[in-house]
Amino acid sequence: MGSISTTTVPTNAELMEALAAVGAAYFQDFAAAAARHGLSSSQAKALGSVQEPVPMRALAGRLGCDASNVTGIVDRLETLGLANREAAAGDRRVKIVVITAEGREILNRIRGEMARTHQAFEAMTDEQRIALHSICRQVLPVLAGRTVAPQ
Amino acid sequence: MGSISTTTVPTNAELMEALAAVGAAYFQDFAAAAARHGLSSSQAKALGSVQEPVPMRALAGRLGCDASNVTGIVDRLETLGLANREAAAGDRRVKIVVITAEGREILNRIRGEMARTHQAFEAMTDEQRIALHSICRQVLPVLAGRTVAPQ
DNA sequence: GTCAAAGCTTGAGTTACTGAAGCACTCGGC
DNA sequence: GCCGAGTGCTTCAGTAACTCAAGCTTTGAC
Repeated sequence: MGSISTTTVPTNAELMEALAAVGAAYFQDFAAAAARHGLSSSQAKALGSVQEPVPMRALAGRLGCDASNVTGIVDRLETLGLANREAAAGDRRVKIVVITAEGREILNRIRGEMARTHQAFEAMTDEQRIALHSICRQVLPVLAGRTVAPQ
Repeated sequence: MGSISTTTVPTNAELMEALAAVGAAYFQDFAAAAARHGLSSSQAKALGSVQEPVPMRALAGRLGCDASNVTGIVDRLETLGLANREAAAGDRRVKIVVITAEGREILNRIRGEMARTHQAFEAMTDEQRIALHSICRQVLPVLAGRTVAPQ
């Protein structure tokens, strides 16, 4: 490892402040891009969570909200033609949310139109990209509550 | 800086996926801690945005939502005794939101209780902390739309 | 003084979200 | 085969978040 040079190690509070600011800005970029396509941020977030088919219950887990809430969100996605409910083979209680081709296209378009996020990426060096990616992957299991079993 | 070793540079899509996952997990940790103190995530986010006094209009800008929305959020914070509206000297149209001592205490308590976030910080080396902090500070102006005029 | 514009609130209407029932289905045991 | 506990989804209140369109007060320029 190289020199830490003159830079001092940031405190937890400083890191938290910086992370929160970046997170909020990223989210606003996301919400704005989604709104341009007539989607609320909840709907767009749900769409991004069903790139592979997911049961309603599991989707609620991913979104961190109550299952009854997901009913309404998926209702609206279905009305818009962006996702469908399919019966699960083997358990007729379960309904599986499946993204449609149109849903996938809109999702890609939204991600492509997050201009500020892309600008931010372009402002980073290769070393920074590698560092950020590796930090994210290392930290995610802890942050998401899967303290053990790192695949 | 040292060697990039075998690690390859992540694509924009990979970075975006990783960032989104970390952002979502961070937000859930935040929302859960706020809920333990009877605050919604919007209320807690607003509370964190008024550490210094802020006019209603500017607060709407920080939260990325309509000004009329802020009226309701601040109403509830005021009912809870966590913030107050004060008249601005010099312009009687403006109302300035000021956090109370109790508000500040609850905010600190929420931040202190974000257990998973703190765990994630503790799992990082000093080099990683420095790198993350520096990347965040560098990227924030771009991501927040202040492309020119740093600080 | 007048008038456009800015800052905040109110009102109507939709979405997001929670908690408590409720219905349909599964699976274990008897 | 049937009964009962448990699971998955929906429905139904009820509240909060959010937007848009008016509305009111104040400001500042002319």
